[in-house]
Amino acid sequence: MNIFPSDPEIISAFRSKGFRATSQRIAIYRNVLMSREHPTAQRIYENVKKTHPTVSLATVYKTLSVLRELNLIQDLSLNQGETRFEPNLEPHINLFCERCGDLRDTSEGCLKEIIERVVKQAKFIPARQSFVIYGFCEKCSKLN
Amino acid sequence: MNIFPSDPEIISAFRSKGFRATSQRIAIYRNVLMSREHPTAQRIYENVKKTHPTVSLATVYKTLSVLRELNLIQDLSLNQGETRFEPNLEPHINLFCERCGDLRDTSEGCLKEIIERVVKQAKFIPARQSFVIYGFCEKCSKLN
DNA sequence: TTTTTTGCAAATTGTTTGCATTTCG
DNA sequence: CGAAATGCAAACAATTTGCAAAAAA
Repeated sequence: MNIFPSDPEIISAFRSKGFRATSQRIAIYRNVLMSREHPTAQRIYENVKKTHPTVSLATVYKTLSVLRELNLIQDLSLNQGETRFEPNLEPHINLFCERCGDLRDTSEGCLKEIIERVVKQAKFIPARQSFVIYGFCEKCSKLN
Repeated sequence: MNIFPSDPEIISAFRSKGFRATSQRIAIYRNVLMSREHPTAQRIYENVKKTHPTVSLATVYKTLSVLRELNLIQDLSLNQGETRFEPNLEPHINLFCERCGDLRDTSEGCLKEIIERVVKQAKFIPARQSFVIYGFCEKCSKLN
């Protein structure tokens, strides 16, 4: 399910809607794609800086906004002020550990049907969704 | 399902964990309970000010934090910087209209089972969850 | 009367904006 | 070359904090 797009594919994704494919943008998108940790903007900034030392946090935010507009990523606002970014737009459940901050995807087959049923009944036009379970991950629940 | 607690019940809820039951706190909790709109902190502040003209936004935030600690409410961080508060802690789906801001609860029977299955498999200890579908409500989807 | 809470203002955090300079196409 | 994006710094918005005065138990 996660076959990473090649550079040319990323470049045409940007250009398809009139955005330029700068090396910063490619690096930022690639970083969100490859990190399974659902990074924050700050974290993406730190990671990208390793290869693009002059990149600014403002560019990271602007690029994340472009990627959202292109429907390539979505953001998850977790209670606690943390915003995390993920490239997985399919209905799925995220498990968020409130102790260590780990945020993990789970695959869950029947969410799609539930969503369809609910929006149909409410005559709601869905664009995307987020399902987060807060608690403690296996590791952290063993401590203490 | 939504039988509102009486004042004495609210008062003992606060006192049960050593918090004082001030009139501001009661008014704030009552406001979250009665608003079906899932208000923001700012909105709660405006509402409560009608009966408690001297209340401050800081007190609203502090009280919301106490209520969360008492497990009487939870907050929903919607992408977009908006934080909304709701007293419904049961697993359910929220429909958020990105045009008018309407946020509505839906009842959905089988969420509980899905959550149980997922957390069991991941050995995750769940505390609470949020499931939000973003899109356009019936009214707004008809405009334009 | 003791301890907690309030309400004000200042501080903090995450994010956005304006603009001159640089880069892409 | 011309339009769009970068990177800096300043601006913003939502939330939190510190503390003297007020209220609850």
